[in-house]
Amino acid sequence: MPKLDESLLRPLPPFSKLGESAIRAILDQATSRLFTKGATVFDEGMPADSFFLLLDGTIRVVRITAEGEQVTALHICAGQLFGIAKALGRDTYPATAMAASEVIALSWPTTLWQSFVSQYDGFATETYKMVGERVGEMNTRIVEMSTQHVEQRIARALLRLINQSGRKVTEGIEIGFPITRQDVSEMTGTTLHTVSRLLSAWEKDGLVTSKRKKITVRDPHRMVVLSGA
Amino acid sequence: MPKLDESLLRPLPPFSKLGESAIRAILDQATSRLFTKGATVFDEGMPADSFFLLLDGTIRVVRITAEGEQVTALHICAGQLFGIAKALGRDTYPATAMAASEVIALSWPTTLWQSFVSQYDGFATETYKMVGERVGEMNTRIVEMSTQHVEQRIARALLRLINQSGRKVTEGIEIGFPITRQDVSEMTGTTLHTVSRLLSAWEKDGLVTSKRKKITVRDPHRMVVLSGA
DNA sequence: TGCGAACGTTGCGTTTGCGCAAACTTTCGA
DNA sequence: TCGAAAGTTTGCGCAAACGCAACGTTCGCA
Repeated sequence: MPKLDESLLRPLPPFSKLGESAIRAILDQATSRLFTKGATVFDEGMPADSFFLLLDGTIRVVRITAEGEQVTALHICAGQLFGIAKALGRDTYPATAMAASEVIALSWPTTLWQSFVSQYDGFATETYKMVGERVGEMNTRIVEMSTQHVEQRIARALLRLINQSGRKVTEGIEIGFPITRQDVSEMTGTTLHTVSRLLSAWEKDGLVTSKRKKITVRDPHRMVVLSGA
Repeated sequence: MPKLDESLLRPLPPFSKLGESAIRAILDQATSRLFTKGATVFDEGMPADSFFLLLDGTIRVVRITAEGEQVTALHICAGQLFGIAKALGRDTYPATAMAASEVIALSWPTTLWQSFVSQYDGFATETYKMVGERVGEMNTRIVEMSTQHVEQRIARALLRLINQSGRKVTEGIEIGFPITRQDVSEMTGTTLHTVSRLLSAWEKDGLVTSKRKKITVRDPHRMVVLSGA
C-alpha cells in the first residue's frame, strides 16, 4: 500500500484540529480501498466492522424495500465519513452504501472508533455536526416529499447534486458523477419515466442538457425558481 | 417547585447507569415546566437555550414550510430527551416542538450539555443510540413516502402511534393522546380529506373506531397486513 | 343553554403521475 | 465489428389522490 499523505486529512473537519503526529497515527491504521462503479461498500444489516472516509468519488446510500425497490437516502461526497454506525449506537449498518462512481476510501475497524472519539480533540464534535447536517437533510427530504410536486422535488434533487458535486463546464454546471434517470427517480420517489419526460421538457426549454448518464444544469437560477425555494 | 423524585429518571436509558447522587444533582439543576395542549415548547430556528426531558404527555415535532404547511417529522413520548440540538452540533433548534397533549417536561440550560456528556457515564452513548433510532425512523419515513400508497402510509402511522403511546381499551388499542385527521395527514403527507375518507371506510370495515380526536384500532393484525409490512 | 369555532364527512370534477408497451440509442464486451 | 445489455424516449390509458365546496357534528365557553 502506498504511503498516504497527511495533507489528505488535514483539511477535513473531523481532523482539522489535530496535529501532524495524530494524523500520521490515524493514517497508519487505515486501509485504503478501491471500489468500482456500482460496487457495494457495505450492506444494510451487516455487522458494522468498519467505518470509512471517502477520499474520491461519490457514494450513494440506499435502502431496499421488501419489494426490491431502491430508495436513495443520501449522497456522500469526497471528504466525508460514512458507515459510522457506531456513532449512533448501532452494531449493524442501517443502509447499503454503493459506489456511484469509481471510489477511493479509507477504512478503519470499528473497534478503533471509541479511541478516535476519546483521543482526538474535535473528532467527536465535528462528526456529530455532520450527523446533524445529515439529519437536517433527511428532514428536509421528508418535508419536500410531503408537500412538493414531483417537478419541484426533481429540481431540488438536481440542485442538491450540483451543490455537492457540481463541476463547472462551458454550458453550465454538470453533475460530477454518472447518474441515470433511474437514479434520479430513486432519489425523488418517482419513476424513471416521469424523470425522463421532465428532463426532456426541460431540455426543450433550455434549462438542462443531458446525455447518457450526464446531466448539466444550464440555468441554475431558473431551476431554483422552479424548485419553489 | 416541588422536589422531584429520583425514581423519575432512574429507569430512563440516558440515566440508567448513574448513581443516586448523580441523579440528584441532575434533578437539582432541572426546571420543571408545564405546557398546555397546543403550546409551543420551542420554535424552529430559535437559539437552543435548553434541552428537555419529556416526563408526561406527547410532543409533536413539526416543520413549517414557506407556504405555511405543517409537516410532522416525529412524535416524542414520555421518557425521551428532546431539543438536544447541541448533540448534533447545532446552536438553533432544527424544528418546532409543540405539545400534542398536556405536557410535563424538565429542562436544563444547554450550557450544561457538555458537562452532562463528560461527567455522566453512559449519558452520551445512550443519547446517541436514541438519535440513531430517530434517524432510522426518519429513514423509514422517507422510504415509505417514496414507495408506499397513502393507505399503507396511514396504516403504518397509526401502528406507530399505538406502539409508542397506545392504551389498551375494551374495543382495541387507543392512541394515547388527542389526534385529529389533520394531524394524521401532516404525518403522512396527505390531506385531511383523504384521511377522513379512509378512516370512514375502515370504520365501516370494523378495523378502527374513531370519535372526535380519538382513534382506536380494533384489529391491529389486519392493520399490519394492510400496511404491507 | 345557546352560540361559535373547531372538527369531521361526503360528493364531484380534475389533475398528476404511474403502468405498460414499444422503439430507439449508446456503450461495452466477445 | 457485431450483438447484447443498459439506458432513454415517448405515447396512451388509467387510477389514486387532491381540491373545492357544502354540510353535519361535537365541544367549549360565555
